[in-house]
Amino acid sequence: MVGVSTRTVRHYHHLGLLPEPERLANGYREYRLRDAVALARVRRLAELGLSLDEVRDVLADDQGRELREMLLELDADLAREQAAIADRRARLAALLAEADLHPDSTVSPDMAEVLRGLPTGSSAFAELDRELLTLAATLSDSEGGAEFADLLRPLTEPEAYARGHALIARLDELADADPGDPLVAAVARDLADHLPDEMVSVMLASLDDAANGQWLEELLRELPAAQAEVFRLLVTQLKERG
Amino acid sequence: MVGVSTRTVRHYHHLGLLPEPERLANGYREYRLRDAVALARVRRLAELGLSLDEVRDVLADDQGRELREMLLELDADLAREQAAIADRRARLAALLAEADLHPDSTVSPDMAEVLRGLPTGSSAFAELDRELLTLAATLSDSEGGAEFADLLRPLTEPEAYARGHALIARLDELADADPGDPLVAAVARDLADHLPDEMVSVMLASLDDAANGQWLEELLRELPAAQAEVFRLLVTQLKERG
DNA sequence: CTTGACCATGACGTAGCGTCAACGTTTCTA
DNA sequence: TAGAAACGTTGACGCTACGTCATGGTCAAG
Repeated sequence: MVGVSTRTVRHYHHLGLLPEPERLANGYREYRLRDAVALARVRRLAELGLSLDEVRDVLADDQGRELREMLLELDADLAREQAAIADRRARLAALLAEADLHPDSTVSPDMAEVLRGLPTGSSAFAELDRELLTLAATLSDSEGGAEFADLLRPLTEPEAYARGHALIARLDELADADPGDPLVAAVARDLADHLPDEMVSVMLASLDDAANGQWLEELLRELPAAQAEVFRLLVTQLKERG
Repeated sequence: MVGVSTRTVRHYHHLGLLPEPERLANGYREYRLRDAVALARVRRLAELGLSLDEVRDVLADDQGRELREMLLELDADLAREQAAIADRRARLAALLAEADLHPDSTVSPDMAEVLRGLPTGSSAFAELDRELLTLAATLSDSEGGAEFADLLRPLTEPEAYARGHALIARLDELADADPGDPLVAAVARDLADHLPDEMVSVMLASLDDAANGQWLEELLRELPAAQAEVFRLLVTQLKERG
């Protein structure tokens, strides 16, 4: 009659949502009309989206005004959920449109162009950069890592990035060098002098936060020793200049 | 960086969504930048609403067109969910509006009026009727029991019900009577002659279906023997008339 | 040496039932 | 009248995506 499984009914018995009916001599439960009525009430509330615990509370408080509160709160929940779904569908649509144009890419079209501009394979530094930029691009349209992505976003601007592009070759030359090599200091000075303003401000802002300072250290461990040393020197110089 | 708990990361390792990184000498996992990149991709897909199994499938099929299918299917799911939520909010709003007018009622306003018209307390038959009508009203704006509610809906029409109202007194007189009492046959004939057309058609339609026939027998068991006998006779007569 | 802050594995809890499993009862059928 | 099929009973595990202990090892600071 009510359209639920026997398992569901027993579950409600177990949770105390529904009183157990009389048993027959053989132990079978015998349901009467009022049980169906009670079950239908439970189902109506449950289908509105109340949890079974909430349903129990409402039924226990038999028609207090608590029902109103819960229903209002529930409506607010549903509204939030609706908004979240709309947001997901929007991002999904964007992702689909993008996939139509660049079926091989996992990031946004302009970002993909930047990545294609990087030297591939032979350059270890470019490899790190590629990963870093991919990470930033991936995080930037998710939810959790928004703050981190904000820090790196200026790096994903095509122009800003193109200006720093030529520096990669100089860094790659240091791949196998010794951290004490005089070239290290030279490249660091060059970087400090010619680095685009956006990148400098991003780095300084990043260093202000203790947690980001940690990340920087971790990132440098991915690089050959001499390259890492370049960045340590660079950081020192930039800090001195303010 | 990515904004998830370590527990989540380990969960992804366990599910095979994310490769386990190298271990340090002490057994600690050492994560590198590419792990963060991989994790970010998992999160992006998961936050779009894919299940973790689906995420694994997508990542395994590395950029096949299967991604498109899944995303389209997912979008359809989300659309359905959106519609479902909208529906629930609509019912919820109706319920809230109704509660404002009649804080003590659990059914729709017109139904509440019908119920108030029934004799209360002293009449066992009215009591059964009240439960039956409440059940129908409760089911009618839920989902599962729609078919059953459709059968009983004509009974909830105020006019139709009011016309049958006077018959209740006659039935109540039989509460303690013997099933063989001559009054039983008399009341049954009276009912057959004066029952509103809507109720007759509902009963006949209901009897056509085997499952509903079952329900009728169950319902009759709720009544005193003489009253139940009245309805059995009534059913026989109505069937003969077609 | 202690204290606290990490890391590791393993296991249980969550919501709302679906789905066996193992066994007794009733009803239909040969 | 016996056996099969179709019910009923209780009990327990499965599912999602992790949160939250429990228990124990590791490491840096006071």
